[in-house]
Amino acid sequence: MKLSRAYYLNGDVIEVARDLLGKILFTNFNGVIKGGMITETEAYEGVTDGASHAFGNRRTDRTEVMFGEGGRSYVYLCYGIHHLFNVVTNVEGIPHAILIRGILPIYGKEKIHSDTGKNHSDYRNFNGPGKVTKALGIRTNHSGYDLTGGRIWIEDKGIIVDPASVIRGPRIGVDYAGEDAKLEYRFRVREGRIHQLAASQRQ
DNA sequence: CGTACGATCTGCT
DNA sequence: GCAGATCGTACGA
Repeated sequence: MKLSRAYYLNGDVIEVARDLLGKILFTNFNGVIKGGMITETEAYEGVTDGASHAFGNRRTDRTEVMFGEGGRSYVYLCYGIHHLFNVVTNVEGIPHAILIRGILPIYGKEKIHSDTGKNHSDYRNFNGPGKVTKALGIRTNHSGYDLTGGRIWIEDKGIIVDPASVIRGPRIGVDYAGEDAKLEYRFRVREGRIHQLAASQRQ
């Protein structure tokens, strides 16, 4: 079942980041459907989060989508090379975002493997936000897409990620954020559980 | 207009 | 463990 608009209109971005584990992120570009189970996320909490691009109510052409209605994509270029994909959640214009940091390819695996140019095994987990977008073909020009549409969306396939399978810790690469760098807004599925959880899904 | 740098990844040591 | 890749964005002059 595709996640509806209401799912993204949630003011508790930490809770949503945790809940997205086990959901399936899909893309459909040029008629090619790819999808993978979300295995790692990070929450970026509104204008008070020193690690967020929206910190201090900074509104620019790039960040504007975060201030809009929840349920859209926010994609930006990092280090001049990597396209990083975020889910915008939102109530009353508070710019929450969730960075998708890892997926396990499930749908269109062969296409994902050929497009990434690597001889990944079918069971390779794409851990790292730059790898996720490369696997699914997401680029910065896909920022602002409606996640209730047919190009990028997320589905709940009934995978339940139990609390014992989740590791929570501080976010990666945000040392510049001072005290906020210590916030435990990163969630990931234990390596050993990723496979079992995806086993019920078929390609 | 000039410039510094980043929510990273890879390959080499 | 560490440096290099590589460029849009943000911000100050």
